[in-house]
Amino acid sequence: MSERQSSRKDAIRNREAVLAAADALFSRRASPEDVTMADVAAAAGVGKGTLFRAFGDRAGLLRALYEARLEPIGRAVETGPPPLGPATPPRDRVRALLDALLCFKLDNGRLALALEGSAGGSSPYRADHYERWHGLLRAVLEQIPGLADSDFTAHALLAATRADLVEHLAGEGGIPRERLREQLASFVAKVLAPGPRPDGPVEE
Amino acid sequence: MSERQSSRKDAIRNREAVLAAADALFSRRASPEDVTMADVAAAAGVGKGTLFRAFGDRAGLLRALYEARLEPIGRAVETGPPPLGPATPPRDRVRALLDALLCFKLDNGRLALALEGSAGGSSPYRADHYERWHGLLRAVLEQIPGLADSDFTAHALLAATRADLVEHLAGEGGIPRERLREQLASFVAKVLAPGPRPDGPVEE
DNA sequence: TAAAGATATGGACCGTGGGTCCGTTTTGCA
DNA sequence: TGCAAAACGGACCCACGGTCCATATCTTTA
Repeated sequence: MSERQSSRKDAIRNREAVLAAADALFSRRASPEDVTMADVAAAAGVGKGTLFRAFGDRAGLLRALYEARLEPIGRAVETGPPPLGPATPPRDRVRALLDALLCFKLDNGRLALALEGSAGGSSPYRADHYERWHGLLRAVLEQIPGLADSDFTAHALLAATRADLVEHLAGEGGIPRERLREQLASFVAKVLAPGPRPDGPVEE
Repeated sequence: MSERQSSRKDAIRNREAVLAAADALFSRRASPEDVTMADVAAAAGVGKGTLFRAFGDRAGLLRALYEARLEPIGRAVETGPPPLGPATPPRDRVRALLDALLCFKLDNGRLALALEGSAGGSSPYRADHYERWHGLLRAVLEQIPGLADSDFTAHALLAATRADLVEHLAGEGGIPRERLREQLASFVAKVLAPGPRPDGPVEE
């Protein structure tokens, strides 16, 4: 996808190979923890040194993978049609945003889990992608009149779509995808509901 | 506290020593990850073998510590006066429950972080203490008329008090304790607010 | 109180996995 | 075609969780 203008082409080729191999491994293996860096390197037909030079460390690899997968959604959010794009009324957009995030975690469970779990000391809250989503969500929340604490609210809403929770509910919990989406939607609706006056502007 | 009827008294003494040492270490050191099992053993004046026999593994030690600290709150919830005890009206009790949890994480940040982080493959959602809190919260939510999806709602509310989030907000975020409590309280209030209608439409 | 059996001890030891190092190979440029 | 610069790869390092077992300590019983 992104070429990084690193002059040499073998570097680029290897980077892609690693990305592809890692992607495959993470979706095949049951748990993220039993995909080792050595595994990835071997599967990509590359030495560990190469792998680590390209991505820095385990977290770096995960991050790269994650962002690559998340990128389409990111674009849809920034410059896309409703309900994700910027032309959507705030309430609906928040709903759509969180729904998209939920679906993403449902589809890329293992990977998201690996990333959030690979915290390795530093919380997942310092990650760039988290900051981006939080910032966006907060901005949208701020456009809803009468809704205070948008910063905290954004955090709390995002927390409801954390990978391990989603995995737990969909996996062991056995809650079907659509049911989960409904539940999240209705939770979000409650949070966004206008306090005193009963009206539900759900126009589109 | 709990003696475990393991006949021999040196075992009991050592167990306590380890608990105390670990407790001290986790609150002193910056990050939970740089408290190794060897450290704990050394600080307790005990061999690693002893440590592992007493607690099984790292997660076991963390769990034991966590439960010991959480126990007073647990008792206050089960058989205590309002606002935590069972005599409290549901809405207020939910609020109090989450507030207590938040305060607990604020006070025992490092430890909670260590526990939730020590997932090591299995999500924190399988832990006994999580199930207990979730079960309790769900039960209380169910007493609130017109509030659907109490299972999911309980999860989502608990997610708002996750240790790493709390740590992030209070630590790097620099949000003062009382402000955080207010924000959580107002978030909870929103979720529990009696809607204009018993439940919102879930369009898709 | 002494001996025997049961139980606990502790630290040497092991396997694993992330991350580094550096001699060798590939690439790009002139 | 020659020569740096850049990248390669896998041997190597080390920290850490966890195990093992010869030894020490407790408890029971006679």
